[in-house]
Amino acid sequence: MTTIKDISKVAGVSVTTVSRALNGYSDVNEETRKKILEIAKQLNYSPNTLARGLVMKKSQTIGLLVSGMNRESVKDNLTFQVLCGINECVSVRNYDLILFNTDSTRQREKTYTQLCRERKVDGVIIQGIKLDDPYLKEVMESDIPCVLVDIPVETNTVGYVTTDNVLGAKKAVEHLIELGHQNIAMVNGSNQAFVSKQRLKGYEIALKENGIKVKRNWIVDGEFKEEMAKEVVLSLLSSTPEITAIFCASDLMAMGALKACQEQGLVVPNDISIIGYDDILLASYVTPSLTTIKQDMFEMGYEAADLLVDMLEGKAKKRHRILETKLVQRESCTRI
Amino acid sequence: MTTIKDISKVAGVSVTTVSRALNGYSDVNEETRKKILEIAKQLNYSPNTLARGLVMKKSQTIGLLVSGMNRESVKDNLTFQVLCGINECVSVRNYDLILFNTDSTRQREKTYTQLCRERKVDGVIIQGIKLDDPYLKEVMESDIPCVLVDIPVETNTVGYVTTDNVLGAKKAVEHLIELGHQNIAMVNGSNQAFVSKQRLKGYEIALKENGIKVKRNWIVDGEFKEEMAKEVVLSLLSSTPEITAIFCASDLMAMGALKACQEQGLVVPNDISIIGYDDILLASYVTPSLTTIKQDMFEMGYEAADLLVDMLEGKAKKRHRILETKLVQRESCTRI
DNA sequence: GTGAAAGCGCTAACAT
DNA sequence: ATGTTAGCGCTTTCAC
Repeated sequence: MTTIKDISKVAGVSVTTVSRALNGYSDVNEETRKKILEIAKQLNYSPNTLARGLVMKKSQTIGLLVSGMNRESVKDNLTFQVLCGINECVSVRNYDLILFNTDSTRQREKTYTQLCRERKVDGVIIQGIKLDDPYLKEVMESDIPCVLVDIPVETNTVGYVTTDNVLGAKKAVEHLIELGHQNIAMVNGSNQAFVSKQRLKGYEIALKENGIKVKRNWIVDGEFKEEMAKEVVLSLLSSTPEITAIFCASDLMAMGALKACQEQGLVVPNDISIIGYDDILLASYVTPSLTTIKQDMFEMGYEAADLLVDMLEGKAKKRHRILETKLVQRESCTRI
Repeated sequence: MTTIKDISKVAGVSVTTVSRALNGYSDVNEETRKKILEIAKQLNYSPNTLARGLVMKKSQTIGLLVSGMNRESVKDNLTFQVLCGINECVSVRNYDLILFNTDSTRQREKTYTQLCRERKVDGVIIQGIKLDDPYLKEVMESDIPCVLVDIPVETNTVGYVTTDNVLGAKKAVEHLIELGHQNIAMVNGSNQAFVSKQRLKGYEIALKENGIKVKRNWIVDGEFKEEMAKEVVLSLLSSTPEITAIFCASDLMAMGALKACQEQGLVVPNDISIIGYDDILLASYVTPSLTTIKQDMFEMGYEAADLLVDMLEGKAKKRHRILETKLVQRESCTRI
């Protein structure tokens, strides 16, 4: 393995000069620089990032803490899309990505801070974390620059990227109301998820603004799972047959709701309208295809990485970015 | 940041002893070890992996070279599944993962070997690479331990994980033959993809073994893309209306074929049978749902990582692993 | 414009 | 069982 020492020998200069030349410092003779660059190329030199990181105390590396990379999480590739976005941005801005695992059997063996310090990552992006996750507390207390996806925490070192979930949910419910619906139920996700709280808020606002009373027992929890959503919708349908539309806090749950309706012999959208959230890939493939609120997860990832690097480089004016959502009309909703 | 030096001071021993104690060497007094461990905990010590990597010349890190992490690759989450599998295994076996980007704008700025050497990765997993990719040649010439997903290259330092694609394709075509089909076309992927060559072989073998003649003009190329497959199937249908079944080398292309048939007013499977390959998530959601050859990409990733770590630790008996495929019968094929 | 020297945090001979 | 010492490859004062 070639080192700067090797280069310095061949070039007949000191390692200092080699280092400076290679790093583009100005105080080095153009002749010398040229020669050094030449030799480095010939010797097929690549810098040792470990050594550099050791002395500079930073590694040009961003840590990635992702939950939802297990065998079960195949159905919604939201996580993957976020990953792709991060990957794209990070490579443009010349960082590498190191993947920390959070949901294996070895989980929680190391704390968040340990993970980061050991690897000397410059910053971290966290995705798929719940509000009650112990990591979250650590994040807020630590001084490691960090960007959260879909959790609005802002401190001196922590920022976040999210969509306007209140507005998104509001759009969904307003769409149903415009179609003439008044009896609108909601299948929410986890009550420990930030987005759930927000979407519930949007649901309530939309109803109130339109003079419709919010009924507590029309709001059920599907844990963001297809099967669970199916269950709760089944019981919802039997207990409150007067509902004509359901707003689901995720497409996956909307698919569960779809199944529940079909099982009850209800035709969607003729008998009952269903609107989802996310616009996952499957949304356009299920029958009937799902009307939904689209969020661009690729962009979410991209912006998260972009914000973090901005923060690292002291270019971030504000430490949060809010992305837009969009109503996508398909077949699962109709005028009453 | 606490270092072993800090610990050594507090404990009143040398850094060597601290190092040895922390790394579980046997030649250290139990009393001393206990005290050191205690102090390390109190001081909230975490080791600096950069420093360790620098001296040990290895980093307990596995590099990941993935193509297909861009905005377009959202439809088949095969890549993601492989990633999840790798991630799972790697964390069990106590390595971290570093993600190298290969298809950004900055692509090819650095060579494969540079990427690896700079980061001092112990080994690499490569996924989604084509046979004519310049990286591949480099891999074979380099001495960095490497496992390839779906490319059968084996050297002293390179191994691979794949499925038996010949057998898989054979299963698919035999299934069609059993259903009474004789006029079976094939939509293949890229001729620079290893799996394509194999699947073509399986197709030909199945036909020959059943006394059916292989017709060159019944074999078309869809570039593994849905749109492209639709195009070529459209022209196939008009030029050779006698075909009763199509074997597609991927589910995505099978979906394209499906669309082509529908556009031509053909009912699948009544008028024509279609069988895919992969068993992607969408396969069970399109209408009609796709009969296909399932490969378990999560396992593929898991085994790739497992094999690599075995190689790194000198435990690998053989440097390749072949996984099984399975026929999944759904609605897109029927008896003639 | 260039070099000598120190040091980042750690491991590993080689003593003792 | 423990300490001394050197050194991994790099950057960075400080001096010339």
